[in-house]
Amino acid sequence: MPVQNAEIAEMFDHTAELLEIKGDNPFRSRAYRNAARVIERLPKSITGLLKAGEDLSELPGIGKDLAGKIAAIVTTHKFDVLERLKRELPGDLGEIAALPGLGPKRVKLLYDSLGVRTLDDLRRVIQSGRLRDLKGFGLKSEQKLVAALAKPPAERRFKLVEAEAEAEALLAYLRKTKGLAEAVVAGSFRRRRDTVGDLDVLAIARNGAAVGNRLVRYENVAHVVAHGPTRTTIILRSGLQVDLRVVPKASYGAALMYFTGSKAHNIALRGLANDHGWKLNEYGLFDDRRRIAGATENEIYRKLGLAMVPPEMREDRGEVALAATGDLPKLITLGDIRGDLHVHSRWSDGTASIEEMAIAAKARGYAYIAITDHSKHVTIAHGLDSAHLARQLDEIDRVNERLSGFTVLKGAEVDILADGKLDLPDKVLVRLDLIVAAVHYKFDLSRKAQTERIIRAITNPYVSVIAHPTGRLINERVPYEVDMEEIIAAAAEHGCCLELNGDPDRLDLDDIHAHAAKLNGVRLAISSDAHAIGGLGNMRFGVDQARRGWLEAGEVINTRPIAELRMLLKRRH
DNA sequence: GCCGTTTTCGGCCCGACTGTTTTCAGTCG
Repeated sequence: MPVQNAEIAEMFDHTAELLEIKGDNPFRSRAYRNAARVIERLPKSITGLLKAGEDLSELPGIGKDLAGKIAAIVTTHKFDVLERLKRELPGDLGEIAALPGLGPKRVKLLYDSLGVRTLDDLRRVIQSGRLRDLKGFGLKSEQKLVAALAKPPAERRFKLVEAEAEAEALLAYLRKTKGLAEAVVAGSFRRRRDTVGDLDVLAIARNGAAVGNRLVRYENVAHVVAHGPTRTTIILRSGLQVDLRVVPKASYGAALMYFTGSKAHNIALRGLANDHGWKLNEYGLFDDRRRIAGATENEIYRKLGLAMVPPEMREDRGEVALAATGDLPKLITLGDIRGDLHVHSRWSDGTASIEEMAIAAKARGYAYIAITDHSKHVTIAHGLDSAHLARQLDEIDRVNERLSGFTVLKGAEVDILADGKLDLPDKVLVRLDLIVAAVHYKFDLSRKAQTERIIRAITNPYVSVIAHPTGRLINERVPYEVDMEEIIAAAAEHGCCLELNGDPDRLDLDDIHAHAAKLNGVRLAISSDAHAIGGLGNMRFGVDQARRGWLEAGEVINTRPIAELRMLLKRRH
């Protein structure tokens, strides 16, 4: 089993953590963390890159030294630096450092003076009263730790759609604050990440304390973590953390940028400001003490010699360099979408008729949809057999006769059987405009078998799109084991599209894989997978993730007019 | 440990809040 990128990233993160606790050069541990981020989001496997003879030190944040260390890890499956650190600092210090209020310095102090190596050690020194006598610790620290040890915070990120519901209610409440000019959610929410760790709320008001005071009185607050004049942190009953920051109007752009992040993007911009001899913080861009920009994001980017970077791209994945040369991609927007290619009806497990779905799609400004009900293998969803599907095609003809300026395409979401064959015979498939193929069972095949299974479907000339290619359900089901690099390569070779499923529980492909598909010339279909009229609205989540993958309209097939789309689909069979 | 139009050394983003202290270090984002 070759070493996965995520394993190398994990080793580097762990190394960084132990280096911090040890008190090593902080920039060295930052280098490990940076490298971990670079490796983790790499669209290709490190093992594959090495096999192809690529020079890893070409990657940003990875120099000669780390390149050598990575090569050694791939060979030995071990990282000697980390092994040494673990021997030097035994126990589970990472677990201790994860507790609120405990960082590397205090973990080291606990380790050196009280011999705390595990959570149980920590419990013991609290019980014996030795903790509160330690310099820098007191009653408050002790109480905080007792609470945290009793009920470890659920380390979970919220689906974007869940965060949206919380955000809307909270903003509506905060906007009633007297003297508040603006309140928005920044952070990963604004960058439209598929999951959100906390809500970063930015407000403009003369009297910052008034907004914070209102926030702590919000009915859904479970716990106030911190509460100052310009910054307040609370935990909602749902467990979602909210960080509120209030700034004056002149700083709005700078604060929005700062609070939108990502942290890595901010650090890159601050470095650029430094190059000019300026300073960038959440209050503005400063030449000495004079603010030279700050009211809008646009003006700050411009001063730094950059084009405005869309929030979805602010991940320090090369966007700063592109913004400097004016080569940012023109990201796809919801308005570019002309149709939806994965839609269910009452014929299988949907709740609306074909005509109702078509009319709702037309009302959204679309020119077409494809009805893609399940095939027979998915019995739980009342999948269609050949005869049933044939009757559905007649029904689609009738609906098309009644509609003007709109087309219902004949499709099916056909099951990919365990051996990679399709669940419906070719003589039926040939009558369809498009086939979306998907895995719905036997998620536990080996990586090799699962990859071969899907590639077999890709090579089938009738298959236009592979639906939700990794099968993940966010926070519920991990992706099945599959070699996405090989799948993308096969899709590129056979001209098969991959789906970016906009169902907020799926968002599959994710941003990284969508970007990898783009780099390999694979076209995507962004689809809602709607099972009801309201589900057509999932499209916007799909577009969000496509933007995070740097996709442009031309790389997404359902931005094409119907005639062009038909040409693209026909080319395969 | 990385990086370079300040290039092989000497930098590396910046500020708010807390707790424990009595002027600030540590943590956090």
